[in-house]
Amino acid sequence: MSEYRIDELAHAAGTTVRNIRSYQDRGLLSPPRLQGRVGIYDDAHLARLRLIGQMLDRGYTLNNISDLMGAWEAGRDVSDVLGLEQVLTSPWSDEIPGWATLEELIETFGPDRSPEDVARQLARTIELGLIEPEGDRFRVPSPRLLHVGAELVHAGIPLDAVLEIADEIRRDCEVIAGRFVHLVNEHVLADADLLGEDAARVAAVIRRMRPLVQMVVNPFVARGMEEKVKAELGDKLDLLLMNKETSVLPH
DNA sequence: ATTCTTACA
DNA sequence: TGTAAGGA
Repeated sequence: MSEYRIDELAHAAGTTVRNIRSYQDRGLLSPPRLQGRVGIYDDAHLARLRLIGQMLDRGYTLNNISDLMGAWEAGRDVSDVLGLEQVLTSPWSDEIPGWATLEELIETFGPDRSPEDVARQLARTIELGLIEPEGDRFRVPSPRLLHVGAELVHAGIPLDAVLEIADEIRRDCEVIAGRFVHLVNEHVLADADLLGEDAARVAAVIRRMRPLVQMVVNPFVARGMEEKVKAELGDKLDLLLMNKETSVLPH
């Protein structure tokens, strides 16, 4: 079956007629095709309703869902939306909206370092492109990235190690990005007429690249973390994680 | 009999 | 989110 009246759709999606109309009002669900005065829905509507239901079950509010769907449909990077939320709600966003003073950097990444260490690590951070000196301040191209570094340092990881791994990860990611670009270049761009009708199609593929890459990478990172943690730390950490899970679950 | 809109709780 | 009224 591919066509539904509103009550049939509601039943199939496990929601109510009232909610379907409500989602429609919020722009979460596209309007039905009209046949006379009654709305005719299809499987696309059903799929979206199921998605909405799943997200609601996972604790998203209708506003959350609205934001995410908006970002997705704008072809934007969904993780940017999530990341923005993190940055906005993290203590850092108030203090560093893209600029940092030397004092702030020292305070955040270890006030107790020797001047030599500070100078060396500062140079390294600049070399990595994490900060850019500009006048007597530093521009921070990605506050999120810097914030992650700060968290690692606060977790007890030496700044030198954090900087080194940042460089390694950057290179790893460039490899991954390179693979995808190569893929597109070979299969999409190869015989495309860039000035003709193909242009829009190619542009669409390229716009989807970033979110797609992240969608692919994320599960692999999650799986890799599990495997590597086991391999490197053994069952010591297993016990710890089990205890954590049981104490965190009831939320 | 069902759907739709509007409004209220 | 449920319910009700009024109209198509």
